[in-house]
Amino acid sequence: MPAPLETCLSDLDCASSNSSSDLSSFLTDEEDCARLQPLASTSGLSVPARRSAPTISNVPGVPDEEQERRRRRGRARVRSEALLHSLRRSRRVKANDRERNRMHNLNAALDALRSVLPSFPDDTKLTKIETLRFAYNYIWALAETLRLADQGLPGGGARERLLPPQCAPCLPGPPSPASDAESWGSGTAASPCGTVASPLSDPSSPSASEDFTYGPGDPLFSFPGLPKDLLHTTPCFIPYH
DNA sequence: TAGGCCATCTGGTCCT
DNA sequence: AGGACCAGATGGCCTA
Repeated sequence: MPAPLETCLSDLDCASSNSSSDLSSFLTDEEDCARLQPLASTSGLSVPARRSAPTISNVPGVPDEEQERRRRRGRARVRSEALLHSLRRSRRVKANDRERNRMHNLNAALDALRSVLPSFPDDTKLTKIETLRFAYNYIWALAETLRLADQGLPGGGARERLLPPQCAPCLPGPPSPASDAESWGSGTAASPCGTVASPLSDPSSPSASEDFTYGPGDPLFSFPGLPKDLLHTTPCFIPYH
């Protein structure tokens, strides 16, 4: 929704010379109003009715015509600056609105992602970055489970044992102690993803790299039906700052 | 009170 | 030209 004209003009620098922030401060004759109407209408602004021109005392020694020309030039410049500023302001307000909407959509998508991830027993809401890291690991773990199942390796029964994502509680225990997290390079116990130096590589062979700094006790690191030793090598490729 | 997380605003850049 | 996307700045709220 476009901001009202008053809002658009409220912070005009050039409006400071006028006591009013109303655009009508700059409109002094029918000609001006007529010229500004189409411009303003395209930007959703409204041009108020003209107001009478201010009374200006004569400057001695300068012809009346020249004084009038100067006054008109000055008013025209102020008007154009004000309109330009208000148009820019109007576009900014619209851009802000779109950006807000875009971020809301992004958050809705994150909420949708949270809803299909295993949830904590105490219903702790994952932060944005935790959600992304957790989702990454969860997908990797599921894929690895299917791979093991297809190979008939230990943990292969996990395909059948896997619970639906919403089947909380499936994440064991509180976050690991700080010492545990630190030993794995995590920033904090509650933020289990550590610094990742490697670019995304083949997720099927993550355990070889020392750069994957996840700890076995991390709550975002455990999934139902998966062998522990497998999960302990789950990578997090999302950089942690 | 410091730090983390978040929402919002903003200007720049890229794309259609 | 206008919209989408992005990153930096800022301020509010919450928690340890």
